[in-house]
Amino acid sequence: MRRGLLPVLEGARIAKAAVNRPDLRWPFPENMAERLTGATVTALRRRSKYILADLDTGETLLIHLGMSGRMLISGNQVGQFHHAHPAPEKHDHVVIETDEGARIIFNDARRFGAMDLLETATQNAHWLIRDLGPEPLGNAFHETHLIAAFKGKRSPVKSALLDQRIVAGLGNIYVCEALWRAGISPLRHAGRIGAPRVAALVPIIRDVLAEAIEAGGSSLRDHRQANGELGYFQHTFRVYGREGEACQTPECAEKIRRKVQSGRSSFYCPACQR
DNA sequence: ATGGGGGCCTGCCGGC
DNA sequence: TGCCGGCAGGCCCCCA
Repeated sequence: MRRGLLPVLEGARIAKAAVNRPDLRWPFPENMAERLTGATVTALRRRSKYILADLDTGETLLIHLGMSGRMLISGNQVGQFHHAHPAPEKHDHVVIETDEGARIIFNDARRFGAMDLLETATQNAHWLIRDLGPEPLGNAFHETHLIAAFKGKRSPVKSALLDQRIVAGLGNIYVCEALWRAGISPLRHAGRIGAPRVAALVPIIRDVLAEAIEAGGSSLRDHRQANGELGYFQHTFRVYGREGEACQTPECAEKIRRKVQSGRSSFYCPACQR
């Protein structure tokens, strides 16, 4: 999503911001529309699943898509052809227009998403940011870190990898996919996986994410990439959403199972994953 | 202190 | 056709 927004938002001035309801998951900050209007986006960054847009006002706009959030871009796009603005839709909660004629619509049916304005200088102390673990694609996420984080942990490895304090940014799909590639059962307690197998998870997690980003995201159902086109990583899922299908490991005769763990579906091969 | 489950919302799909 | 249950990419909060 950051990559999709980059050409229209970074360096652009927000000419107009329309806020169509008082809240998403939490109330919007006071006077959000006024505080956005006239601001120039100096940098567009990402931390975990949050988009962070630094403004020249000293504030940073934080955006989270939750489960069903989408960003739709229309109008002038730098280096691209012109897209007509779409007709307004139900759940278009925030609409931002730039000086250069681009329109960005935040649409979120379930409203699990979020937006907030942070003081840029102290953004890392924000309650949504401060406890996040290392970025999985960054240098701070390494074998030693994951081994230490798993040590003594009683929770299933599935829950541990979804814990944003251990590693930031993994969701249900990518944890399922990484565990299948690593041959680790989602049910296994994190603290009872041998160090070499934990270490092997690190490059696997990086691979899964890098491939997903390259393919443009997962894009299930109504979730779209920032440019409005469907992503393709969903076609490469090996286990997620494949309950009852044959395991894709060569020679493996098992079928993929689904099991609910702390309220989330885990998909896994009972033969390949131990 | 840690871990599991509930809850927040709406929409869609399949079964009856 | 309509109704109902189940399910969905996340994550805070409460309780044991």
